[in-house]
Amino acid sequence: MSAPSMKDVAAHAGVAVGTVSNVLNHPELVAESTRKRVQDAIAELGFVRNESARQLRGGTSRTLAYVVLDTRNPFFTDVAAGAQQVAEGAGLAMFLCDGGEDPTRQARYLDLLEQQRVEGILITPVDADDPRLAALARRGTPVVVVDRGAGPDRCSVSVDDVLGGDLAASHLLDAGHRRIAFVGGPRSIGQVADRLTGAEQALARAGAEPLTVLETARLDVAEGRRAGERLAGLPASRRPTAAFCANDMLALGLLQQAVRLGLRVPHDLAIVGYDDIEFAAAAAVPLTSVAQPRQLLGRTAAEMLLAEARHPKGHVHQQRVFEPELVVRESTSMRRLDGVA
Amino acid sequence: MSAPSMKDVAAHAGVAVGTVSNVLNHPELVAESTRKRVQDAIAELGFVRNESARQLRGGTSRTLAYVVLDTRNPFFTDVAAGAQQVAEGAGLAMFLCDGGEDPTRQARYLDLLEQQRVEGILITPVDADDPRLAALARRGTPVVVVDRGAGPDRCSVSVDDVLGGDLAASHLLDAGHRRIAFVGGPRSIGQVADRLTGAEQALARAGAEPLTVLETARLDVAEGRRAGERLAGLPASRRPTAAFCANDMLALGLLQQAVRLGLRVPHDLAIVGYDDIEFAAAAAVPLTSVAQPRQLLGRTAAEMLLAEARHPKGHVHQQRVFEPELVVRESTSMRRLDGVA
DNA sequence: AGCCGACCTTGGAACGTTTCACAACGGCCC
DNA sequence: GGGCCGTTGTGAAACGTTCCAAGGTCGGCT
Repeated sequence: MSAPSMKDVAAHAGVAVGTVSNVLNHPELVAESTRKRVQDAIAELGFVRNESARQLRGGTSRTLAYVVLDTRNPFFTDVAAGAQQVAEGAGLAMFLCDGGEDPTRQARYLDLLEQQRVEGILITPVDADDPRLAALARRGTPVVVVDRGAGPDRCSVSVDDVLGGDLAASHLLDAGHRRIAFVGGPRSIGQVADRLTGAEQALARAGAEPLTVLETARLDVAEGRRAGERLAGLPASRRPTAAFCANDMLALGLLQQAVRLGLRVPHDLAIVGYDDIEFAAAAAVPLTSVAQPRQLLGRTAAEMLLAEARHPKGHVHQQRVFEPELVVRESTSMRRLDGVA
Repeated sequence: MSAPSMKDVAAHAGVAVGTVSNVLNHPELVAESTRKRVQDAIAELGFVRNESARQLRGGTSRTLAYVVLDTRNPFFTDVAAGAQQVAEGAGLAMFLCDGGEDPTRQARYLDLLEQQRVEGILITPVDADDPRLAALARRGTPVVVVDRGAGPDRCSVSVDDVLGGDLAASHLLDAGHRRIAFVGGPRSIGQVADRLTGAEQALARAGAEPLTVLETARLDVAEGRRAGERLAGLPASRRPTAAFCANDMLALGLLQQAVRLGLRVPHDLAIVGYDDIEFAAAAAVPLTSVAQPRQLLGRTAAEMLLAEARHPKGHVHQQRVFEPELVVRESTSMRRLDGVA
């Protein structure tokens, strides 16, 4: 009735369970004929190893997980692809867990993963100061924070978001913009806060008027559209002439809605996004964006995680920080937008 | 040294292990004072339940997995979001596994998941006839095939891809196109084959000349760009005037490259995509696409999986098929493309 | 006083593996 | 014929839970 176990296989093949185990794990110790008999029994009964028992006894899971901020943001799936590549090379399976920008859900995943005794966890946290992260590390599950900097007691791989925000805002200032909006939120998400800080710092340096902040509830396309509506609703005299969005999802939504409501991009509204996801270049007006080395981010994070998992003693936590790069496209360039190339 | 177990907690609190277990699973059976003592011990030692042992004893994992064709295709993450919603409602965690359009990788995930004894598996298979799927079901792990139809011995939730292909091609024929290209591949992926079949059937019905098939190695943006290059390289006299792409990733790549190489869309080349991902509407030229009820697909699949997992006996496999819907946008509409609204 | 039930706690079996010390066997050499 | 060796196979312990039958204590009822 229930799934056959090694005991059943052993009985069926007329050997001891230990022998079945050997066939599976150390076939060279088993005589040809016996091995064959056991393998036939396995096939016949449809025996499938019970990983729980295995892990319970062996103590290792050959699995790692990446808890993502939001799987629907292509940026993260690109990072994940990089990480997966490394995991695969090391013979580990990687599970993706969608935190959905929800702290509760993310916390549930962390608890579950720790209970499952995964080899390690990659995470882009909603809240980088979640005490759970420290607790995990203390209790022995290696953790690497991805796309956020971390303190000295944790590994992290990130891109300088303050610099990114600065780059974006400086670019807009250079193009002559003075009334600039920031679209993004919630601020509790570290990336959002940093990018905003960077932009503010650039404006302050230039002595420009402060940012108009349009705070969003999430970082998705729908929220971007909503922001577009709000901007388009303002009288032209008070409307910002440029918007810097905390990510490309927002920027694409904003762009779409702004165009729909009659604003010309970049004439009436210049737009800078963040992440330079693949779709940014293919947008209605190709999007200027702050690019991050996505796959490299994932690969590096996974490598660091593996290093820590393999040699926990004497491991020294590293905080790698990469530099973002501004990619300028039509959404901010003042070339004429009618008369397509 | 190693992670503390219930035994350690019990010793520390001066009770039996059974009591610790009760505190965790049936707190109402334990006296207030004892409960407190045990909880303190748990906190002090940093005890974390070992899920493997738990599962070994209890036989259930409270976990399900969705093995996706490619996490970088937003279509699938949308489907996943729908499924996750249902799983969460049922108190199950869902892991996402990225098959990366690679049969080997997908097979590895399936093996692992079966060994982990997950409650059930949602899968968008690279190869719908993989004998592994039948084996899984036979051995007791419920499987629901997502975005592919399946035979009567399996549950599936899909959208009629032949119809979708037909819709797309008919739309192009109606607009007067006669030389039409199909961009997509590899054909071993069922969705690709079906959409092509649908298109061919529409052309045959109209007595039009057969499709020019540009076969791609993958279903991503880069391959779309490559196809754009090939199309743009053809002399105008022989170049198709419209292209139907097997998905939106290809379509967006194709669109981007075609425009870059000087083709006007839809004037010189009309484009229809498939999936109607969120980014399709925000594209350089908003993309006509065949929409599928993504979230509904995911929700339905998860519901069917749960139903089967809960009541395996007498379960009757269902094959739900939804209807796709054509969403017409500028990439095929013959309104002038210069003079933006 | 004796008994009962309510309430709480205990101890051990069972889950399916892996590992390891050891037994069985045959052959070979002295 | 005894000692040894190498090759195969065995059986039981251990991993950390959950579940359950049974035991203990206490207060109240007859």
